[in-house]
Amino acid sequence: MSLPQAAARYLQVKDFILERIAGGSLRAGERVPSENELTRTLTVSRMTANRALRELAADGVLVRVAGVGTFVAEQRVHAHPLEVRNIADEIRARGHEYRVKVLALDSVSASRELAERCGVKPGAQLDYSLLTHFEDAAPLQVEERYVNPQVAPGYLRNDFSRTTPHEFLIRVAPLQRAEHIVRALVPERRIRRLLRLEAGEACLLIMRRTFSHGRIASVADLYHPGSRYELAASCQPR
Amino acid sequence: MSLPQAAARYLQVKDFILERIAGGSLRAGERVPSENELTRTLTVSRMTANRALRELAADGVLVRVAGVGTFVAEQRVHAHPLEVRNIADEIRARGHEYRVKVLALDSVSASRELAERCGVKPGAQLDYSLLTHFEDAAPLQVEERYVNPQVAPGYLRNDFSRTTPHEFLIRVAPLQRAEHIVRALVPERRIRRLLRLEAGEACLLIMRRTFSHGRIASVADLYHPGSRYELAASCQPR
DNA sequence: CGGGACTACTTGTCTATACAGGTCCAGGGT
DNA sequence: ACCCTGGACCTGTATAGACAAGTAGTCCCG
Repeated sequence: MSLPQAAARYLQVKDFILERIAGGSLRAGERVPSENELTRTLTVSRMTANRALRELAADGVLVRVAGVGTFVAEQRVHAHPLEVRNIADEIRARGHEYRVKVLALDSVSASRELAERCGVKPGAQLDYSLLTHFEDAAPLQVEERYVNPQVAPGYLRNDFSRTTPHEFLIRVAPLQRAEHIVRALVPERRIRRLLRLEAGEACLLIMRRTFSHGRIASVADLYHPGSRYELAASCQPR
Repeated sequence: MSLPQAAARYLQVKDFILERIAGGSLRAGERVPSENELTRTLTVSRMTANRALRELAADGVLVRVAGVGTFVAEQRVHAHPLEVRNIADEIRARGHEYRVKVLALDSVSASRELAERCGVKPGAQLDYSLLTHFEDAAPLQVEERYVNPQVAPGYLRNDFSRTTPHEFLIRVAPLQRAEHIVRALVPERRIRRLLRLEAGEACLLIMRRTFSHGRIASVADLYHPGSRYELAASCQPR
């Protein structure tokens, strides 16, 4: 272990653009520097600038038009898409009492696997929380969450008895996109005990990644008791 | 407007790999040709081969290990729950063989509970089917479906080895809306055996109702093995 | 027999250069 | 007034060459 390896240059170029978008000096629809301009101002080859812009375009952060230029994509920022809901609101909407128990709250160093999921470099600091959300007396969700402090700073300073992680995140990091993977499993013992499940009971795991400013703001594993929770979705074909 | 523009070479390389995966000559976990081998056999530059493999890795098709090689990723099954898709297409898109087994096909009289779910009067006739969909040799979905013949007539006359229920329904009853409820459970014995699950294994149940002409066309319970199936959803708020 | 150096091969990155094709605008000819 | 033609600039792709770093096997030396 020594000198922190300098990040790849194409990653530096991506960060250069992303920081300008996050900082507000590049707004949706505005033009970003062309490959040739980046070549000059950042002293990289055009191929390197090309790769940075191409990957950002593949991620939906930028839009490129041959012969014209590269522009910041219109990000539809929406406080509350149907699929990403606040569990406290859900519970209260059913007329029940919402309560949360904070089991862990910490800053951790990302393992390689975690770093990959969160889109950061291995070893980067991430805010970590482990909460159980209760509906009346029964646990309804175990939420294990990692937050990128670069994208959503101040996560650990929250009082989660008053603000849910979800509320904090939509305030600090406007939600651009969310990815979900849903899985059914019989959980390990730790989760089973937190959800107070019988041995052999199934649980529903929702793995969620939320994006803000083209970067991953937060990664969460949400465990629900299979017997008391279901996911509803309604869709209309376009 | 003719002369089919030759596809970009890096796309040709991607196709070369994808075809070999689809065709079965490259299986999960197996090694794919190195960049240098592709350079020789396909007469492209290493950068072009690199781009092809890198993009396939970004898509999750391949896994690359520096110093070792590039391998076909273990594909975890993915689907988009918010879209209603055809499971046969999904399986074939992964380059696997699709097969279906018809376990029951009948006309039944709706119980009170079923009638409520289907939006018909108790005692009304409903078409019923029970199918198992296979990916190669492994069952991927048990589909238990009730169809309202008033909305989608002729369901029972289908040859389901050639037309999936989904294909029939979208042809006969234009899809207007779909409702999904997703649940995790350890299934009853009947489902467990059809999915060839171990005792105590979890499965993912998707209960789907599709609407056509403002009426419920079909109600389906779709059971998937929890160990081999997951739902993926990406949502962009609009 | 064990360990370390060496080697061959891999991915990962970076650069300079090249050409093709799209877009836009200005300027000149009709 | 209209067209259309060049040039400037953009993205998109392709190549050859280079160096770094990771991995695994071999082979030699102690």
